[in-house]
Amino acid sequence: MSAHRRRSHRPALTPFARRVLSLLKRVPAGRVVTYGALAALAGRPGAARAVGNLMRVAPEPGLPYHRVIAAGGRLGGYGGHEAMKAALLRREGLTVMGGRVRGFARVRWEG
DNA sequence: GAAATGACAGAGT
DNA sequence: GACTCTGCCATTT
Repeated sequence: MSAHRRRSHRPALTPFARRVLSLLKRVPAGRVVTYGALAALAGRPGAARAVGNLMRVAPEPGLPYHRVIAAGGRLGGYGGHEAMKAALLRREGLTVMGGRVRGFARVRWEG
């Protein structure tokens, strides 16, 4: 196999990563989705942690990474800037208190 | 290819 | 309800 397609010097996304990112694009403002749910929707239930890693790397710009939160409505991480994550979510109309998204069950994106 | 990594989840204290 | 511990997974080293 030769080195065709030398479009970029960046590594290509894995199929799993592409599925997750593709799903994330569909999460509307004012709604949130959990790491675990994204993993499951991507066809890899149980890979919540792997999704977290992907969010940490955030390969593709312009995606609503702040809408991905932890189970039970907990905020989860944001590269050490959780306050910013909360601010972004509030800007979209959500209420964040004590590291939790209020009414999580009602704003959660199901796919 | 084994070991390490970490924006998780769930059960147990 | 806050904390701790254990299991899980894709990716990277």
